[in-house]
Amino acid sequence: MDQTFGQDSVPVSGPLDKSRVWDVKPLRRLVPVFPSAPNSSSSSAPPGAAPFFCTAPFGPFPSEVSPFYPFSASVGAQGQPQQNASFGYGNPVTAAVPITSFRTPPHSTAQVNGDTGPSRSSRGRVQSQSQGSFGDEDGYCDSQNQGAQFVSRYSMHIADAEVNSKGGRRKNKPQKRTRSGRDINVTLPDIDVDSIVNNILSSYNLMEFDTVRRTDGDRDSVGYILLIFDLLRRKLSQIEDVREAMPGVARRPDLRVGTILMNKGIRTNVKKRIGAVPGVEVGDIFFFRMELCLVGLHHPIMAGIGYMGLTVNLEEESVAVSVVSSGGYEDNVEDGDVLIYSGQGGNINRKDKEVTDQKLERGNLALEKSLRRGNEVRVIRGVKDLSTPTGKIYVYDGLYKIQESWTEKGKSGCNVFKYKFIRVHGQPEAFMTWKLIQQWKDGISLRVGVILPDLTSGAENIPVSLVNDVDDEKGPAHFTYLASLKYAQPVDSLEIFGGCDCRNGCVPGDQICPCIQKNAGYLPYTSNGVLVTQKSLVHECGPSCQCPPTCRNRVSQGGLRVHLEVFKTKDKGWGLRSWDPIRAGAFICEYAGQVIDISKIEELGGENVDDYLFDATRTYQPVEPVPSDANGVPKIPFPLIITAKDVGNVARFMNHSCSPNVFWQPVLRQSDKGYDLHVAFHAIKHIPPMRELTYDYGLPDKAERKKNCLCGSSKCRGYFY
DNA sequence: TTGTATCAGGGGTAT
DNA sequence: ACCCCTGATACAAGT
Repeated sequence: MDQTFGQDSVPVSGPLDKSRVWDVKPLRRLVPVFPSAPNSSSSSAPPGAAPFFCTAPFGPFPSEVSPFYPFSASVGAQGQPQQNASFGYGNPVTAAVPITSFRTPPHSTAQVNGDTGPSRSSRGRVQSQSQGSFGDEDGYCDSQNQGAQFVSRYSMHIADAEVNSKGGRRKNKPQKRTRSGRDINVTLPDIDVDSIVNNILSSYNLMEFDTVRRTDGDRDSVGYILLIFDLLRRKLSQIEDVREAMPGVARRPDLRVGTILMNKGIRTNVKKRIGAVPGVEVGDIFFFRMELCLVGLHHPIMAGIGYMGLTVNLEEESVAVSVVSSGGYEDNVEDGDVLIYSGQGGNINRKDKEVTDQKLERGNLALEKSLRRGNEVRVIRGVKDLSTPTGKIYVYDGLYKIQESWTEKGKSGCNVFKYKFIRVHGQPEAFMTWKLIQQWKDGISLRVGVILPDLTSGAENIPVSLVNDVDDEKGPAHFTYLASLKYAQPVDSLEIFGGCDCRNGCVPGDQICPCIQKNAGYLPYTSNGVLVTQKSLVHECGPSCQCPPTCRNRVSQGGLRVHLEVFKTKDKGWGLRSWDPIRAGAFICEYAGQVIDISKIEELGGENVDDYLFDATRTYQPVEPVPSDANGVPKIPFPLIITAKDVGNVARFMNHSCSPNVFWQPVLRQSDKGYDLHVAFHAIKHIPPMRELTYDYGLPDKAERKKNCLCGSSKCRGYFY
């Protein structure tokens, strides 16, 4: 990571005049770099500057909208299933089945499991199925689901599902037996996690990983696996939201999906190894232990110490290969390059057992051997993060060596092993960057190179820093900050849409809510505001809905959620990155600016190129993993084109990359007056702090001026538009 | 929930 | 008698 922090950091403080416009330089293009403007001082506003313009995130919405061609609300219905389970942009994914049709034909589960070889979980299911009378759900039933209460709830869900699935097949479960042996006539919903997963996986042509990649990963395969994992996990969460604790749906989707992928061999670096893991880079972040497992960074699913047997001179011994320091024990993590790691065992973390001295066995023994042997050990540091449900993010902090070990009395008074880990030199900063950012936020240390602490002057709910620690350029060229999209005229709506009536916010599973119905029956976002899957169109609640701004179906209207900074890149002008980690699917920002007519572009043509165009009508490369039948055509209700040349938000600084980490999602907000189509940016994968945010600018229909691409990706096309 | 250690038993081979 | 492999089982474990 680029960690050049200059010396001339003078924090700009105090309230900024909102009418001020600073003369800064736009460099969204990669090449060529603009020459410096003469009066490029960020702190002095030129006289007669345009007034600062800002719209509140929730409206009022413009009453005038441009007359694009009428949009029929049935885009999804007439075209591909909207709920395609793919991140691939605009891929129709015919093989990806809409969520409402994820239904298992009777006995297909056995088939599926048979394909993938025996495994503990699948064996259990097959067995329970072969018992006959209960059908395949029983493998997942637990006692709590057998009461009459649940029965009635299920029936409700089924009725709802029926409405929603438009004739999708469903099995009838003739009988369900209660614990007391009483038989109840009940129709169970047949949500089968395995078939959901299989449907999605087959749409990717990815039922299994080839052996080579399973043994040794690379960047692509690691990315692939993590993408699939989180996509499936979000999908399961989405279903679980609607059908609480029902059989067949995991209460811990992460474990459930992890198990399935492990059994299917959709994992990599399966063989344990000492040292670096191919495809995983220092600084990579993870949100679940399962992810560490799937990419081969740390094999134990729970335990903190990973070790392997090593035979040297006919003598076999266990050596440690990886440790996770996540706060379960009393580790010392104060120093960024040193880690005092506690040994395992001794019932330190068990409430039901008496604390004892730790023994020199298992992981402790392996660490001891690694100390003697001097082998490198991978260190994954757990970082507190309140924005995640688990409250933890795992940061891969690279290789360490164990310098010494000792025992000491822990808080409980029993002996605890301690191991002193020293970070191997010459690795990119990872955990250190996190500590640094925390210090910037706490005001303990100053971010070097800050030109403006908040270039939005309060237009956003979170400040956006303007930073240059590369050279002495004082900022991008003048523009007016606007937090949202500005329509010149309303887009006429043929359909009268009064909005929903969910006064406390739209609730998953509410089959009456028209907004949820428009999204094929499911809220498009998970409970923490993460987009479940890329869709041809997301229908958000609009101005005429009764739900509050905090409604789960208004994610893109809620403004920024992470602390962004506009920074000067080494060779691509200005760029955008985040101080906060961003998880896959999370909303980042929308593309603000002025909506313009398509004819405007043609006028521009030739010389007067607008470098701040967002053109939704371009052809976009599908986001990886590439589904087999992607055609790259987005499904939007009208040809949206936005210019952020004079007026825009942080999104105008996002550079192009041929291997992007951000994608855009069309979002429709509807009212009785008309339509507002917005462009929302979401993370493709987990993005560590300070990594540049990029998206694919797409390919225009007509030849426009090409620019040389400097994204540096192995898949770089060499140019972009 | 999984990974790991441990043990019992079967089958093969060497002494 | 011994080794190696396999399956069963118990149990620990920084979810």
